[in-house]
Amino acid sequence: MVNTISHIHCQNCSMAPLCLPKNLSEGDMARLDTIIQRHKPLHKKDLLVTADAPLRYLYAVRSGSLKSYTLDDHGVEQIIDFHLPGDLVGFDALATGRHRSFTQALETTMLCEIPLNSLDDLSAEMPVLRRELMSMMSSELYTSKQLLGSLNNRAADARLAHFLLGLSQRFADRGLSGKSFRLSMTRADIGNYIGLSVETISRILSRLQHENVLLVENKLVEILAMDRLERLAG
Amino acid sequence: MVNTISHIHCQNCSMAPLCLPKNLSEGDMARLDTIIQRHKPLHKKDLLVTADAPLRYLYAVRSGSLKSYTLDDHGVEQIIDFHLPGDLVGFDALATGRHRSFTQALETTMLCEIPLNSLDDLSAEMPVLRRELMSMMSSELYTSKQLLGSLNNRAADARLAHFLLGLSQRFADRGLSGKSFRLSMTRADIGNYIGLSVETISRILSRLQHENVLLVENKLVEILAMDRLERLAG
DNA sequence: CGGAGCCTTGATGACGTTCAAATCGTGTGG
DNA sequence: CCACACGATTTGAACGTCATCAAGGCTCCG
Repeated sequence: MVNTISHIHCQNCSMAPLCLPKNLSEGDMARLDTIIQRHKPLHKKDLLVTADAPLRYLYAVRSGSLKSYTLDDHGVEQIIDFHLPGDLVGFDALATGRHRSFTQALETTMLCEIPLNSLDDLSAEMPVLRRELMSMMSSELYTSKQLLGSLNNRAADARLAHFLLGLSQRFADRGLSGKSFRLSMTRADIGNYIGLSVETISRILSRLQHENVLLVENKLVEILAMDRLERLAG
Repeated sequence: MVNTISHIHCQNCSMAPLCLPKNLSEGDMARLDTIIQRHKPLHKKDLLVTADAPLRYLYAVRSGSLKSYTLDDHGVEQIIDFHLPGDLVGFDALATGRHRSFTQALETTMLCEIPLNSLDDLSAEMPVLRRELMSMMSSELYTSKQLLGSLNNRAADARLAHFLLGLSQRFADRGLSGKSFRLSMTRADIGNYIGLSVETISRILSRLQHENVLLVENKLVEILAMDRLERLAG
């Protein structure tokens, strides 16, 4: 399952159907491929981008995962996103030309690097690419607003259920199991993201395990009763 | 202060510095202007777009205000956005080509209608317009994610303070008073949006009034102590 | 094998929801 | 123009949920 390091191209990348090139013709994909570079692998806790750093590249996740977060006035971390393979990192920086958040690897992570200037040039010539970029931002926008609504008004177990189902769906989209997966982030990260304390996350996971909705073993989660989890998420 | 109805053009629209044309040259603005149409005025409670309806136009708010919301499985309204003059409505629909939410006028509202096909064509030829579109989406994305973080982990009064400061800033950006403004949405709308009950909104407004941070008279709000409100928002 | 970070579990209390009722404001129709 | 009715807002009281504090156990790596 390991990709050969030597030659990474969109044409043979397993994430292509989810990633920027997903709707491009072969010719267009080849053109996009010429501007894309490899990024050196990140290890757990390595920073990919730092808030305030000038935006030069968008990054596409090839494997692994990352979290994006901001620091509030008191220096407290505030997680705003988790990134999985196929995701693009950097959209929120387009407006100012500088990154607005930190992005850190949660595990060993491989990335592609897309120079922004070249991407802009290409998008003038390739309508499909242009629309794809817009489309990906639009999706992210919708997801983000939806999340705001879904989380704000719901009880703790509904929030966590919603979070797990979201992950499940994203894994399934990537051709992985949506029923059984590994949480690369800590319980504290999850709590920070969905607005609950670590203890509450832990307690709810335990309870859902007791109720045979989930099977939880450390970082590994198996969804035993998808229907009940969905009902919980409301 | 009333705009003449007969001829509305970007070139003489007071919202242009905030809206899509904000960074365009005169020539480019004139080209954009040719594709923009007027939309008939909406009255309070009129729907601008319905979820699932095909996306044909982006809308720019000229005056008035709107709310966007989705309906959850139980038919419960979930507000995801408030739109003020200069805002563009419809970005979240670009991905699917269909609107994903309802958008309803909160008061009498005037809009411009921007046909999506023409906009796409123009953006191929006008790099500045293309980047402006991306930039506006990026801003909205950042705001949305930031909001998620800011709201999720904070106490009720911090949430409301954050909401009021956000509105204040947006009014100020539009050349209106950031200290004294009218809430076109109901308390219930605010509560829905920031995840609190109507009663809590009302109580906190009363308390902030007692503490001389705000002056509240029905829909009218005056910020008396901006610094204390900011400290509250954390 | 040791240690640090991560996770779990229990007890307590504060904050915000919910339920209830009264008042206020707005818009409508007579 | 006024009266009325409905929706919006305010305020009070009781309850429940989740954060916080505290302590112990587990896991993963060096």
